[in-house]
Amino acid sequence: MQTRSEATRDKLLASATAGFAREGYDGYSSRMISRDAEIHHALIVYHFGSKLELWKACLMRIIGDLRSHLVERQADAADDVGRLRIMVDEFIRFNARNPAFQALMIDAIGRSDGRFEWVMSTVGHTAHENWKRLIASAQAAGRFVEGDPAMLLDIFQGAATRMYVMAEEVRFNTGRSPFDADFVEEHVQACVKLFFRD
Amino acid sequence: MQTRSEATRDKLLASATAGFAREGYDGYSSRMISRDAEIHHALIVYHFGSKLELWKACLMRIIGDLRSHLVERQADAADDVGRLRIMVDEFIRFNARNPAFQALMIDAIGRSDGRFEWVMSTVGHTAHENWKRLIASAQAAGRFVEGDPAMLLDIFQGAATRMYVMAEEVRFNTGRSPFDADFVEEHVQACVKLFFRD
DNA sequence: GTCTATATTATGATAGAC
DNA sequence: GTCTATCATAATATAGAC
Repeated sequence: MQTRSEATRDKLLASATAGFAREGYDGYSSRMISRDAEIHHALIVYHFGSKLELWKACLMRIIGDLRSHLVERQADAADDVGRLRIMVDEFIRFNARNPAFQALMIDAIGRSDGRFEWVMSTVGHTAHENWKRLIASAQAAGRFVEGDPAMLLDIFQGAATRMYVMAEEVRFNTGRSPFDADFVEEHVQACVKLFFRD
Repeated sequence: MQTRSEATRDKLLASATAGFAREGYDGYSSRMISRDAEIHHALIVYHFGSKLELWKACLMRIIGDLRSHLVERQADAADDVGRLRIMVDEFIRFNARNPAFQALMIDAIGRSDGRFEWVMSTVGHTAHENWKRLIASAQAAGRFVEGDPAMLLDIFQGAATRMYVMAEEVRFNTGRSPFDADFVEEHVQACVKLFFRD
């Protein structure tokens, strides 16, 4: 059973993650946070110490989720090509389910408040190195498009995430919601077809 | 010869565009704007009416630049495949030279201040329709990857722009700056190879 | 753990001198 | 056209009652 404190923290984390993604860190004030979470604004400081620490907790929760999904689904793969195929598939689906992940990262980048530096020093290079290793391995097996793995990874991550960050633009231009199941399915298939070779 | 007013406006536009891209609309205050432009903060209102109108002017200047570059370079093309090839090439290079374009658009999207709705109602569907038409034409000629043109366009725009928006992440992960000439060249080549067929 | 009340600072914008 | 001085409001955070 959950304590009252844990329930408040969870509610705050969930609604603040959506709020930070929607309005940006600077645009999402303590008053808005507390209104959306239906708590008093003084409780943000009580539970997380500051607005900044709340933001960090929101991002870390998503990154933890992404990691555990990736690790869990990797278990099904027989080789590096299979692992990369699953990584590509799950990375797209995860970003479709959690558009806040990219929104929070992009909102932190370039800012002079040190949030991005904190993210980089906390999560480090491991995910990037793992991606590059799998791409190089799949290329050696002739199953992935040729080229510099780091460059292809950046290209893929843009191809995988931009339409969820820019969901409103997609809706305006095409009338479709990128969060619909059939859209995500088409998106995954298109990316696999673009980057993999059989 | 430029009037004093025009010189102040130009200086404000140039430094505010960089500032809005770096700190976001809400994170970039009137005081920061005036400090970076080396003018008094009351002059923002005098020249542009409000901070919001200044932001709109910054974005419209970039969009105008993009359009004129695209139109100018299109003149060299013989057919739709050539036009699309030039669009792809110039779109990537433009975003590498002007990372503020995507930064401003992403910062506006999803916000409850109406900036994105204003952008969409001002620029409309024309650019999107032109891209789709060229992709469909190049596909009919067997020179572009198969699939829904709208989906492929979203995938391409992500592949083309994310690494400039996330330049700090690229630098952290690879040690390379995506703004270096050789990086942009490799990026263009990789995208052409990925999406075009000969 | 949650609230009221308040401190301090910063915000966008305006009025009016020069 | 640019400045000084100031407005009203909103921000994050704190102290202390309950």
